Amino acid sequence: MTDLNSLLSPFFLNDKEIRKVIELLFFSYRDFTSGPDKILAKLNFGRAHHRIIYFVGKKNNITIKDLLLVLQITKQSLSRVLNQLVNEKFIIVSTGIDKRTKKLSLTEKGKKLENQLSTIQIDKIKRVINKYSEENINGFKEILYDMIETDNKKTFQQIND
Amino acid sequence: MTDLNSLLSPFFLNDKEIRKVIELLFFSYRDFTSGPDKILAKLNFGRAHHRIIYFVGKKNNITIKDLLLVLQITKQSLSRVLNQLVNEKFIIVSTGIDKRTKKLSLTEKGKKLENQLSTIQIDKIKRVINKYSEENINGFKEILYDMIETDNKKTFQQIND
DNA sequence: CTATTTAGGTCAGTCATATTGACTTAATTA
DNA sequence: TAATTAAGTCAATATGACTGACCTAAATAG
Repeated sequence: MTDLNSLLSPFFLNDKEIRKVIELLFFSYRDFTSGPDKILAKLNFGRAHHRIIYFVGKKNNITIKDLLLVLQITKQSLSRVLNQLVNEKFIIVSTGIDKRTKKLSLTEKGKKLENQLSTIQIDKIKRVINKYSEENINGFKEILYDMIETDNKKTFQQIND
Repeated sequence: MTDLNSLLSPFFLNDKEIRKVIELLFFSYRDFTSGPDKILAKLNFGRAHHRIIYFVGKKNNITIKDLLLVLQITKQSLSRVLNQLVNEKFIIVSTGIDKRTKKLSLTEKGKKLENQLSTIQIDKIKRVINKYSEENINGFKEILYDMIETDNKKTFQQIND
């Protein structure tokens, strides 16, 4: 199988090389989230809090329903974490025109934390990406985008409309 | 800040564009792990089991200590999951030359599962990567590598020596 | 205008993954 | 012989997720 594969595939498409990509994704993603994790831990928050803060920051006045679509967790899971963020005044809730809906947005305190967390990740990406050509950077983004499932590609487009 | 940033940075290094990279990493990594997750769930296993199986498969006869260095979890965390895999005969344990150490390796049953899980991820990467140039693929791998922290870069090199 | 659907919330129980801290045993090395 | 190392274990705790059942209020469809 490996022999056949190496006869048929160019070097960079060998199973052995593809496995390196699996590992690169694992190691890089872990290190990508470790920075914010440390700050969150001091506030007794976790990665779930970060994700909520990130996407509420991204889409001001997002509804619970839409937030759940992005996060792909159950409302019971969201509930506990979101309530903590509301109680501690990082997020403020208001009622939508459709009175069944709620709109979430960051308070000043929330924006400050969002900025603190995002800055770590933004700076890291900038530092790395700086060394590469526009061609390489675009390739990087396109490959990541292609790895997203169809339905979630739509979600990605929606939050970036 | 945003205005200043867009004056100083080329388009692809704008904060707004960098934020897309954050989201691409989040969405792509989630979808990358969801395939194996479904198979693991049927066996009452989780992602932690997958990681152990993957790295034991990668480094035959790896010791507990080295496995902990790769996974970066506590031995108490490893213990529960690894014992399940040993009890259900996916992994076999033997004693090292240094009799304090243990060597872990996959059984035939373990190899079969490893292959099943990895194939999903390998095929996904191949399917995506096929459309890109060798230049783009190498750029993709290099950017991911650069996102790994120094110490973990060493770990990555070690498991690929 | 009633019936249905939708948005959101809540209670209860469970599971997986991880942590810290304290302690033990056996083997190796200084 | 003393110190270090590899591995294991007990206990308590936190976080993030799940399923299932049920409720309320508002909007919409027939």
